[in-house]
Amino acid sequence: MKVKAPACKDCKVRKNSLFDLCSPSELENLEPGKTCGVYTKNQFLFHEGTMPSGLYCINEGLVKVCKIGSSGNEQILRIAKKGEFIGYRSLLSGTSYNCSAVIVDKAKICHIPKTDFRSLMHRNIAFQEGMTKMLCAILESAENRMTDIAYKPVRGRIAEALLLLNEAYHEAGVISMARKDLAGFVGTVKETAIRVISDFKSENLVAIEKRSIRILDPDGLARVSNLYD
Amino acid sequence: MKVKAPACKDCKVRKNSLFDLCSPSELENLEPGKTCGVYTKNQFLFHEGTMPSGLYCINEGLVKVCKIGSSGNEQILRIAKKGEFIGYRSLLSGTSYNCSAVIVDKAKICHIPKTDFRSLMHRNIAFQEGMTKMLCAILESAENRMTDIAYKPVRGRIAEALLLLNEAYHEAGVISMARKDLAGFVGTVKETAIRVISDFKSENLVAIEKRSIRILDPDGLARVSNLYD
DNA sequence: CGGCTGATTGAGCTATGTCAAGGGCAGTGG
DNA sequence: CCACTGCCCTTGACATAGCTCAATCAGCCG
Repeated sequence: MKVKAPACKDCKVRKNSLFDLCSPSELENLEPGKTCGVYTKNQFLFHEGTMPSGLYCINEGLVKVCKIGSSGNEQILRIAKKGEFIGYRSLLSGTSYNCSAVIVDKAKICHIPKTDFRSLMHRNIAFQEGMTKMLCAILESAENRMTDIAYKPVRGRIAEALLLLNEAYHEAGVISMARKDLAGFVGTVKETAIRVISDFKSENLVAIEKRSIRILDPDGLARVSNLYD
Repeated sequence: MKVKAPACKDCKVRKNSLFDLCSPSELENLEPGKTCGVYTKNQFLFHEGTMPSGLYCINEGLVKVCKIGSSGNEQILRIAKKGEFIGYRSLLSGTSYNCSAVIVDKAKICHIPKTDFRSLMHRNIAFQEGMTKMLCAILESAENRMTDIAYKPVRGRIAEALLLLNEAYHEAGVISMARKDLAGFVGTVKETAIRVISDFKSENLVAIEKRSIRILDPDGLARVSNLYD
């Protein structure tokens, strides 16, 4: 559903985003082309294999960037939250999306057309360098996760993931994510994830509330995560 | 060991590298600061945690970019060959190396000081965009490998890796890589890698010559690799 | 109340990791 | 040139983390 887009210059998540590197007039230039949509849980923002039409910026909510692995398992590449961009990689490389973006929680997301993004990139060096640095950071985290998935046991990966998700769900105070998604995030299956979380519960590291997970002992989880490093 | 650096403009691997996007005069500008070294097997080009002093460009040989995972296992993030750059990510993000680079085969490698690289980036937009696209491509491959390691069985990953390495070892015609490295590349241990390769041998997919691996049936390997997709 | 979706638990299996031993090739020194 | 040494490859036996399949349970909605 389309809604009125908040002006970038007044946007409260701008300080979390690279748009903070832009001047007021540059932000003004984005307004005419910008659109904004409200999405519901499990809705696709875009599908693997399609071509990008522009850049998405999350105003509210959580989005999982994922792809389908062997035997249909879904691997979550990253979880993006408020202020973060989605879909820039294909945009920069000029290729089709190599992954899909799906709404985890109800979300409000702005869209900047490709041409506006391109011209901003050319005009504003700081923004362009910021994009590059972001790309580098994402690459670094992808490489770390690759090594983790290869050699770190599920127990450690789940502990790590919970701590990371705790930030994304900071406002709510609890992590309300489907077990299947949690499993996809650390590269395992639902049942294994459930068992590990259940272990954490009996060790008083977390509590289960309804279906949500509350972190009780971050240090303990960190210790579990680092046990295998 | 330092050796005389070949001039970039006459370099035979330039067409494989992003320097192909540079003008003759831009290449000339690199000459004064450029150095070139010959390295032997297992020598470190740089260590995880140190700061980059410039960009490396492979003139000859193979280099593994790797990091140490849980319980001391080495994960190979990528294998770089002739014409490819190494160490650009930390250079672009201004951070320390988050991985190490180690020579696989005897190699000859040029080094461009950070400042020269920076000024080239600013002066030549095509080169700068080329760097960005390269970063995107590396990120995409890292994400694919993450999903593979998470859900694709070792057998499929080794088949895939052999096909990929076959390109890197194209000249030699055989893949002469230590089993431990091969294992590190697909995220498993030496013994498992050996067993799978030994299976491939009995299925006539590969042949073992001395310690090297010769691909006999690329299509067969591709089928094995895709079996699990 | 019935049906649905997602969480949980159990039982059993298998791929893969671990540990240990042997074998062969390559380089070194006499 | 030969013997020595050490590294790497290879193989076997064994242990187990984590996957699969299947059944049950707990909310939730119409």
